[in-house]
Amino acid sequence: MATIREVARAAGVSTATVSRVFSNSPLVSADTAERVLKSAQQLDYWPNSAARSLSTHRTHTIGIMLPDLFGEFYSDLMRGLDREASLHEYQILLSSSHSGGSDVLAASRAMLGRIDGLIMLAPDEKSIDTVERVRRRVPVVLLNPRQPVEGCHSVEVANYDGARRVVEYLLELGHRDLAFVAGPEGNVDAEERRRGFRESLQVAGLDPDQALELPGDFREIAGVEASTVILARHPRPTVVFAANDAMAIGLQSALHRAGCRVPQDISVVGFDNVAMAGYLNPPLTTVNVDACGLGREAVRMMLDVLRASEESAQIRRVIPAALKIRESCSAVEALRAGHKSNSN
Amino acid sequence: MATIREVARAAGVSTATVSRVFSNSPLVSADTAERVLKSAQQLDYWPNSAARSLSTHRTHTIGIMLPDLFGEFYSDLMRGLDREASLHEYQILLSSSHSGGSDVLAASRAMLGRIDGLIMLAPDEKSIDTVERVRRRVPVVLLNPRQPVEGCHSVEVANYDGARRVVEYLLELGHRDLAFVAGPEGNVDAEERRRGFRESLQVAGLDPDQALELPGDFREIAGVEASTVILARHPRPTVVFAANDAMAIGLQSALHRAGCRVPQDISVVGFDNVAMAGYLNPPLTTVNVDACGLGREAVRMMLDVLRASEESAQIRRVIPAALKIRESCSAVEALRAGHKSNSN
DNA sequence: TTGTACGCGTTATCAC
DNA sequence: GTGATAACGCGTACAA
Repeated sequence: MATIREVARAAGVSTATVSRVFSNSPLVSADTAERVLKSAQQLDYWPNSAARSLSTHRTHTIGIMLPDLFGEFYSDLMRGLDREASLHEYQILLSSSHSGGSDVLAASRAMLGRIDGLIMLAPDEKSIDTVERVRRRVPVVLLNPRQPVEGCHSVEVANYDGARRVVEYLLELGHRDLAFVAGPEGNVDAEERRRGFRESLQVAGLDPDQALELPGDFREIAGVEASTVILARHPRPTVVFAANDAMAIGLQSALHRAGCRVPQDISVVGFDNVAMAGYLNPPLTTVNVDACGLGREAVRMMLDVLRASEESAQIRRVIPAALKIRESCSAVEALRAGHKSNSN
Repeated sequence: MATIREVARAAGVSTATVSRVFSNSPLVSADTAERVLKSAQQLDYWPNSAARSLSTHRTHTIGIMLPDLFGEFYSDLMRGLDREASLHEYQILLSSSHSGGSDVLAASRAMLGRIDGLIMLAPDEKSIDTVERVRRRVPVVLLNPRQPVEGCHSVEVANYDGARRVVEYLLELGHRDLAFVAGPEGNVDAEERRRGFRESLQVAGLDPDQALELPGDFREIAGVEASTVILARHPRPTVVFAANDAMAIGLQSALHRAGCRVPQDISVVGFDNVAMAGYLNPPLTTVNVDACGLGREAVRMMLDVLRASEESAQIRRVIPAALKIRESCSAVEALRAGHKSNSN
């Protein structure tokens, strides 16, 4: 409520001096500083950040733009972004839940003048020109971009690699008849994981089109639904690779209910390594995705850009995705033996 | 980059007119509007929000201040806040991961001038005077406050009620020897749930101090650790009430590993009803906490306050917490029978 | 070391 | 309908 002028008058100094005090400028004597601080406290004064940033062209705020995500990936990502930002005393202006397209443009325009840079997740094709427009005003860091954008740095999760590692592992275990539960269409992570799945089969001399591929949306229920198809299938696939852990969990639960044992009767793999994955029964073999690290890196990259005086070359950083082997997959021979004793 | 002045010059009008066009004022003729819009597009102009809010005293932004939370509660809460905010075209200025105390004061000061109102979670005692200070400048809505604060509305989860319902249900099932895995100290939700647990026992004529109470921190591993104590205990409690689902999950997993069946040998209850709770083995009986609804209500309340011309009476809204009965609890007689046949 | 005065980009109040 | 111009609250050359 009180402005810098009132404080200045109360302390018997100029507004410039008050401003200096609140910017920790060394160009002010100790006792004037004290006097100013005292008046400020009495008036319950604190600088208005909006006015400040209008004048300095600095907001100390990073804009974050996300699509509508659910579950642990979202919270881990946000935690990474948030922690690193507040560690450096930056604030976060968040705009998620947008559906892409003109939405994104409007939202980023509303951020204009209120952010120093923008971190953005998964622009679909339509969002790309929005990105390029935003990029003319503030630096942009892309998360898991579908394709590189001129002048934007990016941080990515090695979805494709992770999926390839899963399939290689399964092939080593002797599996040849794999099923895949896909993620939502249009989702980059989902598509990259699917691509990894298919190309690994191809490389191994198997026909990806022969593999059973079920639709999914990254939610538990999709795994449940997939289970009925899988159980009905003859011959039954020896392993199911779910494009994320949530679906793997739904799947495992449904298989268990149907009396189908994991991994004795069928193997299951997930993707993400959510906190609960290790506590399932059996503990889930999956791919570790460091969503928190993804966010952290994005913020670091942004801060580097903001600190840098000149524009640096486009940087692309990849967060590795390592296989996390637990107990939900068995070798196919063990599985066959299990089948026999089961159908006995 | 281009300012309102440049657009005005290019279009041959005054800045006032440009401003009117971008505020959708009816006081401007169709063809001047068109001319302005064309010039704006050519110059790639868009109003600077910081300058705008300096002048209007409106930011169209809600500040959100959270402690360092983990897991699904956080992501659900954020989703609720975010969705409702963007539904009304409000942005969110987020500052979480703070540890309380002077931190909170600094963070809220940094928001000053950039938010229309502040939604804040779980101020500890120390944060209270910060809240009261912020409250003089912008409206404040409290989430799960430890105690009401003069002039602040609040939205709360019925933690206490939920815990009481759990215990009442367990008593009905015949349980008399209950164990409790607590949440982190200083956490309001944790404390309210614990209070509900203890008072329910008291009301039923049981001594709360006789009940086994184990420490926890809301993470899966705490449930695992609790399991060893519980399994070693003689006589063994017939049911374990974990203060949240994550710990219940760790607990159930560890019990299973130890060869202890749920609910035949021991019953388990959680709190939160996370997405996975229904897919556990056995599906977890828990309390449904609508974190998303909590966030939604908080934003609605804030928007109401912002729309209202006068200050309304202090409103306190409670989000109910309903028991969600699944399969992880059995009647104590069944349990005894199970024990016998087990130790046979 | 301190003060004066202008600029940051916009809206709001008048007058025309 | 439209245009000057004074706020809005602060930072910062420049002068003193």
